[in-house]
Amino acid sequence: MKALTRNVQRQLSILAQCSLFHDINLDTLAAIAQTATHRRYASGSFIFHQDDQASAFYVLLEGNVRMTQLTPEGDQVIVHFFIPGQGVGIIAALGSFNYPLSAEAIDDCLVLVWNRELMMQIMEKYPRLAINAASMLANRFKEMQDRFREMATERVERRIARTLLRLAKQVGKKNDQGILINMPLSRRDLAEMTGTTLYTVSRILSRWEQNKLVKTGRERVTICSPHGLVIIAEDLPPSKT
Amino acid sequence: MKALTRNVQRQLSILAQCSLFHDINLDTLAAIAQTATHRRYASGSFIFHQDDQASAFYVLLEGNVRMTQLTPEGDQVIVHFFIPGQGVGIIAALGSFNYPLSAEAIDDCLVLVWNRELMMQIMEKYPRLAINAASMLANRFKEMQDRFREMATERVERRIARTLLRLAKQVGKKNDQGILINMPLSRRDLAEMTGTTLYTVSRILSRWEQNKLVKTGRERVTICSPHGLVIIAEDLPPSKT
DNA sequence: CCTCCTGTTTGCGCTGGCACAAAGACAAAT
DNA sequence: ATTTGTCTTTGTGCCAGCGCAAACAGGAGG
Repeated sequence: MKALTRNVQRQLSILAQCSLFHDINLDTLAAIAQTATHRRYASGSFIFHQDDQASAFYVLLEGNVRMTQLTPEGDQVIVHFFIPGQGVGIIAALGSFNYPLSAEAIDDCLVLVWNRELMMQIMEKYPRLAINAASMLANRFKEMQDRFREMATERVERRIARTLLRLAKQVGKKNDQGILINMPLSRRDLAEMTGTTLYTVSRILSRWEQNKLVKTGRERVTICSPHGLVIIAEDLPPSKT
Repeated sequence: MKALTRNVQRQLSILAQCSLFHDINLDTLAAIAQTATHRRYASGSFIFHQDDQASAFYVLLEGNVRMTQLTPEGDQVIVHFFIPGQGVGIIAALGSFNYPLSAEAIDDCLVLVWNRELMMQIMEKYPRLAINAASMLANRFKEMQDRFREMATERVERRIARTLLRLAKQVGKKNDQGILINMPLSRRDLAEMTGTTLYTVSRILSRWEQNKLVKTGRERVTICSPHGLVIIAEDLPPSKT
């Protein structure tokens, strides 16, 4: 029983950090959390599939989730990575359309789940929550817009550099080599994130490896010179060192 | 006085159709509307500029607004067109960051303006409004995501076809020639919407004009064969007619 | 009427990045 | 140890679309 309580406390502290629950007092938060159910997803399993009806509202507590979208032609695009504390599927739930993409657990994940209607009622009761949801959405919207602009105006190499830097910020882990991007990340994944082909990604990473900017392995990337990548990402003149 | 009242009534009816105020009863709506101020913008003037602090919340009553974003390198991207009834700048206001883009009146426009803090208070009082804002945002997010995927996977010709069809749905006006896109729309505008160059747009439109799919003039496009464009946009096999 | 300004067309050369193919490398399974 | 499957690298050919330049067109304003 003690252990359970400690667990609950830990979860509450994660939730409190989650921007969805920003400025919501702990008692209210605990009440809201009690209305949710827990669910675990094994690595590789899907939380929901593209075109499913959006009927639930998820908050990720542990693990990483990848959002992918499949086009009618069969091309896949990776739209977003989630880390703990973020809300998954809230856009479709709020917009009340079917999920436009699939959410896949790339680690073992623990999530909190609310039924969609239930969450709507909670929001009516605690407007702060709705405002927070809107402002989370606004932030993700801005990020999406930036990526759109990148895609429209920048060449592949810069987009890959930017993507790696973004990932490093999210899930980077320092070690003696540099910053390891701490998740399985194949050339194909990178290609699907940046709108290019795995061939081009492979070539560019090889070139970077020769220039000592990165170290790569099977589904692993370590950034050795973040500064060098920033120079590419921002298209600065190469320094003379 | 009578005239004014009629005006107010007309505005209320526009607001009532606006999805931000969906499911809000008329009395409440009138109360909310009273807290706003009106403002007019002449064609070509800016409602706000990129990097301004987001301090207001706009709803467009009349006219069209174009959102543009300027990259550090000086490339311009057109992100969105607004038509009456839509909320302008609400994303930055909700996310409480500076406007990431500029909003330009391309006609003479009439807008309602709320101060940001005021709107936050109103939302605390009428949670339905916050939920609506979130769900509007969700819808625009989905649209942005679709455009992102297009940009990542589709070639220029399809993107232009899609963009024209989208515009036709928003501001299309039937006439004897076909569907006129009823706003000034240069080749450069189309290029900045689809992430290509005005040269490529010009070439593709010329080809389409030869094939009787469209009629073009200076800053004008009329779609003569929507079906033909759909075939290009969806990459269907060309019909044998 | 001419002039200026902005938008449009078109030719031409060039190249970034795609497509396909083939082979090597590593991990897990048997 | 071998197989099998996935991930990665690399070579080659090729073309969609870019960049530039030059000419043309139509509207606004003198």
